[in-house]
Amino acid sequence: MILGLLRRGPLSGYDVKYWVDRAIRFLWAASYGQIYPELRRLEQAGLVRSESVPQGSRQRNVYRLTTEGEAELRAWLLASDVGYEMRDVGLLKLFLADALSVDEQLELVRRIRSERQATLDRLRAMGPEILRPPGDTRVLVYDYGVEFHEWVVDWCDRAERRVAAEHRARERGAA
Amino acid sequence: MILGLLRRGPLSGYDVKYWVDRAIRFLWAASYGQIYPELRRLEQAGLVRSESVPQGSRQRNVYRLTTEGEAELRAWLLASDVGYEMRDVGLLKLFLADALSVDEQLELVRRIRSERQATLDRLRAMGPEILRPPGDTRVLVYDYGVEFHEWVVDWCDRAERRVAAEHRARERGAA
DNA sequence: CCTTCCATGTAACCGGTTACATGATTGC
DNA sequence: GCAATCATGTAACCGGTTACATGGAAGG
Repeated sequence: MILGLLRRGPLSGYDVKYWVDRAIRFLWAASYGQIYPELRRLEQAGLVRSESVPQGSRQRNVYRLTTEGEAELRAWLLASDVGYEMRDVGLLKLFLADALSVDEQLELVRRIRSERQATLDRLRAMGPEILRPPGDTRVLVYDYGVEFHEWVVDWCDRAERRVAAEHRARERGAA
Repeated sequence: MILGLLRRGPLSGYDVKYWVDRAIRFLWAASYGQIYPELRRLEQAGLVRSESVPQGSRQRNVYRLTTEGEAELRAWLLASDVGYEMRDVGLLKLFLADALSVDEQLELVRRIRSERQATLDRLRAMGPEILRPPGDTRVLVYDYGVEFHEWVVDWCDRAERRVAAEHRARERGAA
């Protein structure tokens, strides 16, 4: 991921974190505790080169891709792995939610909905910044993020209605 | 998650793995190396009780929820966290795919599509097994899995067309 | 002046995977 | 007889987070 981000031009560790958080947080996360040591490893491996570019007396080290780094990036992009791993606490809770009352279940669905909506809003707000300069596949994946969250929010709305409807059906059955 | 699965009736560590892999693999994963030690910790904490139920001379230890375990489960379900963490190698690669040729980009989108389609097929095939007995919120989340993967497959189809269309547009522009 | 942002890093911790080891049972 | 499935576990490893520490610059 770092090699891929660096391809467009040199970035500092801080920049890497900044762009990851804005553009691809919803599909990949990274912390400083991972980025800074990794940049060093990449430099030791000869895949990136660091360069000190202080802003006044504030230090700043930017990294740029080497020819070897570019080759490594290409090799990784062409490798067959396109898998994903998800850890979705909200949906997991919903799956196990028969231990809750109907009202509590509805509350849970609404909480999931509102969190996803918030993520969607953030993503939309950052769109203009993320997409300058555009870059076709970047726009593509940004749109994926937006559409996906729109879909989830809509699913939550339908799920809420389904839970409520089944509840009413059970009440009628019991009466 | 274990407490939630146990609520419907006693399960062995093997059973837990079996059901996680089938029903919720797409939103939460678990390995034996995590499940067995965790079951012990849960027992030590008094949240589950183990019981030896050998099948012939083949050992089998099933665990059932204690009253404390049920309370703990409810507390967890009601807690506010409904966040998610995603690690999507396919989409990450696509985001960084401007280092690839258009043909290679198309290849990547198709590979993502075919993997997601395979996951969808597996999920559908297991539907009848997963949903017996039904359990409202379990059906709900199963449907989420199916619909989500249908959406992703459709998105891949559209993405492929978009990549191809932009390529043709650039060629016309260059000509 | 004070807050926020820019910027770099580390140490402790932990959740989780991988690989391995073992053995009984079922069904072809 | 053999493969697949049922069943339980552990040790080494590792990817990644959290919390902490430090300090300059910009802007209100």
